[in-house]
Amino acid sequence: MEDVAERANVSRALVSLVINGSPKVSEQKRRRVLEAARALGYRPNLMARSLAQQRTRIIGVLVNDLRNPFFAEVVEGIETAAESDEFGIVVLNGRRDRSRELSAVETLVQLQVEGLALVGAQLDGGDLDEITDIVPTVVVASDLVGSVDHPGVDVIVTDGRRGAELVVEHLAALGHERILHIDGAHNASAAERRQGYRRGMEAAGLGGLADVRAGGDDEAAAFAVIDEVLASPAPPTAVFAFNDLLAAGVLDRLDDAGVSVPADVSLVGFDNTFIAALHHLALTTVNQPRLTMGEMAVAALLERLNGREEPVRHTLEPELVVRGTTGPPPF
Amino acid sequence: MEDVAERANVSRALVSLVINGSPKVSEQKRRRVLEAARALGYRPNLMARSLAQQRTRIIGVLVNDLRNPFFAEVVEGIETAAESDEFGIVVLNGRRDRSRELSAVETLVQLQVEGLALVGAQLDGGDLDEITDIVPTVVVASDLVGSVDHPGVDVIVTDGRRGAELVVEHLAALGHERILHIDGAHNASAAERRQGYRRGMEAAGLGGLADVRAGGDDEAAAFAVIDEVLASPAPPTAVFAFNDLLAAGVLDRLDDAGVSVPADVSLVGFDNTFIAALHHLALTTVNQPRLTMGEMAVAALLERLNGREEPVRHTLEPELVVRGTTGPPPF
DNA sequence: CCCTTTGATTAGAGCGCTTCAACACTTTAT
DNA sequence: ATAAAGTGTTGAAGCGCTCTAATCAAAGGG
Repeated sequence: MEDVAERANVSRALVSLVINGSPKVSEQKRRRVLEAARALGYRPNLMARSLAQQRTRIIGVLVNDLRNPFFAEVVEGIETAAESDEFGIVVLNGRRDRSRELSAVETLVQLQVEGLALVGAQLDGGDLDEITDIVPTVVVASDLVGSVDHPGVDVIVTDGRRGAELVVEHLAALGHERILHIDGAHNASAAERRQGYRRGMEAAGLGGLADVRAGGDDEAAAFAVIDEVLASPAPPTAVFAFNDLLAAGVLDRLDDAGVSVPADVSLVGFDNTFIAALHHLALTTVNQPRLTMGEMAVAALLERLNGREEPVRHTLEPELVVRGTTGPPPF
Repeated sequence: MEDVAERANVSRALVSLVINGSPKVSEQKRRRVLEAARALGYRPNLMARSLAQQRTRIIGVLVNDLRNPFFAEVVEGIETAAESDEFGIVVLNGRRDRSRELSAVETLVQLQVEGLALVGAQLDGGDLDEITDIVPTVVVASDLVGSVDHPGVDVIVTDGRRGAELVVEHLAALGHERILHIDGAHNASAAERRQGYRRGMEAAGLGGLADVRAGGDDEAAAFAVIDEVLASPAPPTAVFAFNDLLAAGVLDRLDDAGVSVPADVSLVGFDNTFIAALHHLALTTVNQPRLTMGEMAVAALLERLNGREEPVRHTLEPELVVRGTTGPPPF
């Protein structure tokens, strides 16, 4: 910057003004500075700028698992929204590991991000205690255990309970009774969907048949469970999986076992990722408005930055998408 | 930091030493400082630190499309490797848009990243002219047009030409002759695979039947092409798609049209993403060692940082993965 | 013709940290 | 006892930028 100033015969301060597009610079000098900058290949140092300006215009994003297309799309929503508000984003990947999530959050805070979006994070309220009064935080696509105590956290979720209920209603209406739920284990939104499933079963008069087994969040987690239930005396006629990835794993395993879907067993996923839409899977699933969620997350953060104090919680409506993996039970 | 120093009755310099784990600090003061830091909830400012230290320990990653699981996995490879070398990564998403890629690179450079990994980027040599002598750059999973001129750029690729040849060989061996290639359009690795396809066709004595049509990099791009070729007088008996996502789109469209795979038409993808492995698709495809690619990318950058001057190019071997979407042509 | 106003430019302090040279002690060698 | 060497600690400069307040130049008003 020094060099640019010298070459253009102006002060460093003026270079700064030009770079930041201040209106109070004469056309002549502006041109001189820009030319000098180009000639020298000058690039402002973002670190120095942020330090001096005491702001970064960066939103930190922590995402549970980048390989899951669902999260990737939420992140795209966030990025799009942030971009239009002149914010950048820094994405860190928790890779389904809570301790990594914790250190990622720490890194983001130290990076001085102005807002924190936790996408599908497994962290709980306690983990965020100190964080939230340093930086506005929004939890997206997963609910925070103990968020009740957290006036500093906004939440953007699809109503997982309702989504699960929709699934059970649909299956029950088709005549299914032994409906198994393979849950998301430690996954943050698992509890909610589990609860919805249970309520749905109760409501359908199938409370006694409710059966929840520990799954996970990807295909592999499904295998053991499927092997187990297929060997049981009264295997389920329908399976409701925690998410599409898990459902895909279930589908594979059922296939291996020669069980046909939906003739023998019906199957439902969650998230409505593009995988579910593939004709060869044609997975019945529950849609979450990913892009909208991302946008709302950014909006919530910006409101906080503009002074809002009270927490906000947006619960979006899930939508059942019926495709080819659900049908009436056999005989 | 000032506050911490005061509370611990030491100088700011000493606090810095403690935070950075310097060995030449007495146990007593170290404890005092750490306690003061904890009590005050002190968090070092990464921006300030980087500025003072003149290094960031950050590798910038530009990725073509986060929604494509292939890229997501390469990024995971990069992240893992970077982590073990005490580097952080910042991921920016080009979203299949070249101008966005360009500005993302600019952002990363201004962020003072110490290395730049371009994953599947569409940028060409010219775009990187200024960049490469500022920051070590490695191009991953796509080849740089005009990289010959770029002694500042390392390249980590799977041999796309060879991969495409393997595909054609496989299909030709099954008896196919009218093999269509739907390419990746502007996608960076498209040219190479196209070339491999052409060579493969020549080698199989099918040069006259070579047919390449412009595709893209996701499902949607496939639709128009499929409609078109199905309506032609002599439709292909095999389709080789640029990547798995595209292949999935082809599969869907063939399905719509009542064409069965592989009985009527054989289909091959590229990348061997988890999608291809789903039993209901069982897509024959070409594997690329994603994690390895990510790791090698980081290794290349570190070598540069350690003074290597000559460019390096690692070409990994692709591997044909035969699944259920390929078989002999009809009659 | 001097004083005020307006507009363009600049000096310099400060952002939160690191680091080097200097300093105050201890310890060891002589 | 004293010099030399080693430990632990600190003051202060500096990283590349921004931004306030001060300065300067030109223009307008009386």
